[in-house]
Amino acid sequence: MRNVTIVHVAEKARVSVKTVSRVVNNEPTVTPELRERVQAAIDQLGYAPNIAARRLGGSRSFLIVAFNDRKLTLENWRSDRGNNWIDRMQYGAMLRCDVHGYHLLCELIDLESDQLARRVGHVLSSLRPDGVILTPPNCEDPTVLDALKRAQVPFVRLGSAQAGPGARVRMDDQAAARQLTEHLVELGHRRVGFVTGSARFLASRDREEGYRRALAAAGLTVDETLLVPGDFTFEGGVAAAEALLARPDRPTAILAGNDETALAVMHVARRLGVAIPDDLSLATFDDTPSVRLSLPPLTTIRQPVAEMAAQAVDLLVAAAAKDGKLSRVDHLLPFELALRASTAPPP
Amino acid sequence: MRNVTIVHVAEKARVSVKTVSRVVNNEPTVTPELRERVQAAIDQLGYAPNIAARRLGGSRSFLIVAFNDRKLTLENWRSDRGNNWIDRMQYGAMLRCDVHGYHLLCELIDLESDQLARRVGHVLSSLRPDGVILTPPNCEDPTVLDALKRAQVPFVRLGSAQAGPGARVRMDDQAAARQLTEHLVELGHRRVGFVTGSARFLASRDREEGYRRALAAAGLTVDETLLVPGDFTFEGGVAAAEALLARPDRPTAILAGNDETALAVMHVARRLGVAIPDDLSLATFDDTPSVRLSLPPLTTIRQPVAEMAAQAVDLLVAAAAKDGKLSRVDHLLPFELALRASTAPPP
DNA sequence: TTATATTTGTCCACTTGAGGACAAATCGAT
DNA sequence: ATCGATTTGTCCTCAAGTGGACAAATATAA
Repeated sequence: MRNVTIVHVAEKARVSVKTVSRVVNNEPTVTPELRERVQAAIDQLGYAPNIAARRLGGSRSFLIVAFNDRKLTLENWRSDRGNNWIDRMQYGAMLRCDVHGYHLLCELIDLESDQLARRVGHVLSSLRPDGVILTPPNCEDPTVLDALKRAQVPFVRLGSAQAGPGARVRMDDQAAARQLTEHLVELGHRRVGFVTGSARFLASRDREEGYRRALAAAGLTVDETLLVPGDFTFEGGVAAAEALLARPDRPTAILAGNDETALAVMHVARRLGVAIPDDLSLATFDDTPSVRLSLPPLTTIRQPVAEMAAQAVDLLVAAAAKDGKLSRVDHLLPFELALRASTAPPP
Repeated sequence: MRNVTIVHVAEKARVSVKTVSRVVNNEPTVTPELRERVQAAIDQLGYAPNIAARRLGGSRSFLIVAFNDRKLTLENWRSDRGNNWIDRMQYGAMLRCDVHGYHLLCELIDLESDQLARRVGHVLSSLRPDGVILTPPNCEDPTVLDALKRAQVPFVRLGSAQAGPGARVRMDDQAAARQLTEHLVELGHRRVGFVTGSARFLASRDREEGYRRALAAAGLTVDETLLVPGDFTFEGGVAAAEALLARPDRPTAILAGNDETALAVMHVARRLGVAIPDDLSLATFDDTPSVRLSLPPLTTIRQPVAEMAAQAVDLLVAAAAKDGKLSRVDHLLPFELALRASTAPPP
């Protein structure tokens, strides 16, 4: 099959190449009849503009690159601990790219490689994408961010709790924690413990603030001794859970900083003979497969990762269509509360 | 930062553009000294050839497209039943693409869409990739295969048990079944049941053949009544398991056609009070997360998906480097036997 | 009818490399 | 020094579009 080019379309529709280009690029100065005629020719020939030529001649490449972390990608299917972040991001981004006539290129990078800057630079320089999407933990890596700035390519950081360059799309951690806490309060819990996340992550502070506000809104005073610092690891979670559950006045519900922490709490609870949810309600953040499959499955907050990626694509495409400049926005998206068997009224 | 082009490199290395091109494309007629000088200039400038220009002028695009099934992708992270095929494929393909200086583009397609042929055609026509990778179930879809043939793009079908056009890379199902069966025989089992897979899939036949050969090799005669047809569904597995486990001379071990079937066998065994692995050993194929997390975790065959994808990339790149023609090969790859707690000596 | 606005076409430059033909330079061996 | 082989350079075309300037054609309004 010979390659169908814009010239063939022009001949078939009996218009100039320029007009076909105008139709393809949705320029407004084309009458509906002509547009229709050209579109018909395009459809009949199955024409799709060559992206390489478009990139070379024009100012857009119709490509978006997503940089994913190599290790995380591997863990995603090797262990059961992955939270499917990357899959969900990709899914959302791909669907949206499709709508815009864009294509998504996924590239793995290794944050620990000494070739990191070079690798990122090469990818950008050879593909010249219209935009880049960064997933955690890449979105906070200074080397990566620096390479992107140098290449002057617009980028969106997904799910990053840190302020910084580029646009940002994430969920509202504070509101999530608040809603989770409210759920427990509504069930009748009055003593709600909180194994906080690592203080290094800003999201942890947001979550703590949400927890406090929910209690305050319910007219409950915050018992500071029920706030135990965790660090997102299983070990940290175990220590924190022991501190909370060994008390004679132990809480009737616990909020865990993340799923890993929650699994640690479950572990300790089982050891101490504390039944979930009969003796203790447990809620957490992230919704990894592990907490869907655990016994009981855990009530948790699900991040709208696919939706976040879709918005990122929209932002980048809009910027490319305009002047290639991406305004420094910070989108907050609503999350989803997954109610499962781990939360119930207090004993 | 100005775009670095081949001209800049040529100037810096004080050679002609042609020579830089020769170095970049690894042509043999360049002396080592000169090659080194050019490479130094490339490194210092951080030059990477513009892929669009390369595509337009030359005969290669340095792009490989992977068509994944939309539904499967979604299920992969929505439910826990996904077998991570797509993730593993992508990981293996990406790493290999990186080595060859290629880039991987993942595209979702919907086999049930009436726009399927058009969509595939558009992607191929606008990207003009050097090759395509198909994952199940796309690799057996006639519409997709037809569109690929029309575009005359080389493609590799991964994990397809069906003969057909294009190259094929898969695992040896027969050897896998054989090894799984041998494992059970070595544990001392003499009565090994087999809930076969759906007869519509050639892989099922291969697996059955492997099972027979293993028994024959061990000097055991095959009891045909221990071969019960399954259909890869949970319901089919339940019926088959009931047939096998209700017998007074029930087998001491069961081979399940796939993980879904295995979970069904577990379900029935638990209901009947048959303990695994004490009363019954259970082994299966696919290694989905579900069977890693089940109680007990199941002995299973893990397909070398990442490795398969890597080989697919190698094949496509080699074809592109040569004449763009892909020989119709059929690679069989070794699999991995994951021994877990579900198999033990007979009671 | 003329003036004005809008749509469409013409023409050309430009993008960044590949690839081929062939000349020029360099090298080594006789 | 001469021949032949190898390496490097010159020069040109080509890929398939975009984008801009501007002219021509057409439609609309005064």
